[in-house]
Amino acid sequence: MTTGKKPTSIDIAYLTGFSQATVSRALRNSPLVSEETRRKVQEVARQLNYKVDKNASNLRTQHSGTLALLFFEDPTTDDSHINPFFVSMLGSITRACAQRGYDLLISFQQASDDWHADYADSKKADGIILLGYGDYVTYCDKARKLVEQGTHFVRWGAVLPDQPDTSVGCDNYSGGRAVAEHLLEQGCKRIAFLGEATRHYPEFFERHHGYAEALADAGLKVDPELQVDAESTQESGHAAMTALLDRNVQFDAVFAASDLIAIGAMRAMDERGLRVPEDVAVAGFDDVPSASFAHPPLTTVRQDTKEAGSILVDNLLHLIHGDPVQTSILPIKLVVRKSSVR
Amino acid sequence: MTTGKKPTSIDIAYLTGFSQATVSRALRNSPLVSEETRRKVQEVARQLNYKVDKNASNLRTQHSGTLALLFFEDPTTDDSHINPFFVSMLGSITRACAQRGYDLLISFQQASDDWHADYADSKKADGIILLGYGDYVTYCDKARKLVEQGTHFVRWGAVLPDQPDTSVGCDNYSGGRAVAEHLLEQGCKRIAFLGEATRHYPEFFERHHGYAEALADAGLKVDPELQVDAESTQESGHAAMTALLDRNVQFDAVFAASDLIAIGAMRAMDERGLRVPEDVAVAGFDDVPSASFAHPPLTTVRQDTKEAGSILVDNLLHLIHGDPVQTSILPIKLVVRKSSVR
DNA sequence: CTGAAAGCGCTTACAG
DNA sequence: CTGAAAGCGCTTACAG
Repeated sequence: MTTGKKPTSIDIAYLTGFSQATVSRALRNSPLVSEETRRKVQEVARQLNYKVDKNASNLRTQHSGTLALLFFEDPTTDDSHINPFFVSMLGSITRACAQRGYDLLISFQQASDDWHADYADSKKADGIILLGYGDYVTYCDKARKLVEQGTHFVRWGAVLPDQPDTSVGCDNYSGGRAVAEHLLEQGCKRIAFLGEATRHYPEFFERHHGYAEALADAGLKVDPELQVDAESTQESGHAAMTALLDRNVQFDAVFAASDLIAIGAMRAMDERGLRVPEDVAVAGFDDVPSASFAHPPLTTVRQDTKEAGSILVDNLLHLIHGDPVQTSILPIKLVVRKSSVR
Repeated sequence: MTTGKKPTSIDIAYLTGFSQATVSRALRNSPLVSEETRRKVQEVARQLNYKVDKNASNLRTQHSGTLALLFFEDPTTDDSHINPFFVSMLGSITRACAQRGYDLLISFQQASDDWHADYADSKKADGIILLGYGDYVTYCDKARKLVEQGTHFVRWGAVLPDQPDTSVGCDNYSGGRAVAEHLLEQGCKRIAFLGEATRHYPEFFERHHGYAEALADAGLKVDPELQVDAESTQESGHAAMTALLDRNVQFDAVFAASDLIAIGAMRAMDERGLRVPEDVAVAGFDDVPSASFAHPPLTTVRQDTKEAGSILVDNLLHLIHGDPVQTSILPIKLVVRKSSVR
């Protein structure tokens, strides 16, 4: 470009001698345009480094070709400690969007605040993906409002019978069950559970549910003394384990509701001189990258984030296009490593 | 909303009895509008859940209130292994954008491909931030093209005398120097360097430069036998250390050009029965979250990602507004942990 | 196959 | 302080 202004389709029309309408058609590969015309127009467009003005075309077509990712985070975490599981999801969502020709807006939010979720209302995005929504009960009110407004959105998280929204989640129940069965097979009898297992955190709740039923099937009962609330951070896992040790109850295994909790708990045990897995077998959930680098490497449940990202985006696009969507539950896979093998 | 259509400023004009122009002014808090009018208009807007159509306002005002983050990654990495240093940068850039009222588009790119950098040309973004551009020499050609086109962009990376673009980087030279001086203080004499130190990777090159001058000042010479190329992944660090060990040269310390390289190298040493720091002192660069959780915890150089994100965004906004920008070099901080202390 | 025209929903001089 | 009008740069019926 020699001038400071960006070229428009009118410039190309002038240069090629066609009307602006024909230029527009040629650029969009409309079949209404002759091969020859298309060629000429596209050639000039290339020379000028012309790009269609998305604001104009979006305004005209009434869709933006963009999705928004609302990423909720714990207010206490700092920049450098974004939950690695969500990082992995972010990667797969970004890729899934790119493959489908959509751009991705991202926004970090505090789950407690009012969300900045007007990307759809302001037409910046055609739909929204929610990741890590915090307290489910609080979330539900907000979700209902979004549904009322006709906002298209999908959530990563537990799939529940009465949910107001569309979600994609992994099979948390089976994951919890698989972990507990594995620990039982290792000969563990007193399996602690670290994580808040209430309807406020339905993923953890379902994992706990699977764990509880596996224990029941083995003729064991769930001892409330062996459960400590924790949210998904190392710090919280460390604190939960410390609290558990201070209770002076016996346990031979720990099922942490997430890998971060497990890693924090292992650090706390290390500080108290407990050996993993000799004294206590440990398992987590998520299979974040650091699980395999933990000492010892951590047994965990893998969620297929690549598949998850694809399905989230596909489901959102279905919603946007008014097609039926089915809520999806993805299979999980138990990954056994040293932390739980005696 | 009872109808399926989103409300427009015309709907509000109709409901309030004002003209559409006045509605627009009232919504934008123009001082030209009376307090009373503003109140009425904004009240109706709230009731309708009206949001200004960004496509229309962006088209009219000719800017988008959006920045784009091009995130280059090694083609070999998978979703779950995004470089944690860049994750930290992503967090701080996202926050910096939000604070300044900008939205952020993100896009993952292969450094080798032609970039999808037309966010600015298509008016989807006012400017672009580049993170992890791969080979600097290859990058320069592309950067020059962007500059020619008048695209506003900033790069995170080395600040070099002849660079075509605007960048923000940390003081890699001082960082390398600080690490080497620290290792020398620990009594190390044969300090290996892991990382490709050429003009293709100027950050590593500068770190190596600081290291080399510190050695020279101590009367030691840089032994090429003690340098192995590596890119910033654990796998590459593992391979580089393996190659170094296969050379059968003596060394008592390793300066890895990044933490990921260091962590991979420590794993390789562990496999060969070498103890850190007793047999070999180790230091990395970046202070990624896993550096403090490594075994042993890793001595490294911290870059202030929070500050970096702010400055990147500020510099880009200056560029966009036509204000002068100065290329910024951020101070670094040596973080000494067990891996290097004997 | 092509062109003239309307219109997407705003913002902002211009006039009063 | 308010309104009528123009115009941002496209896409797409409509007419030929």
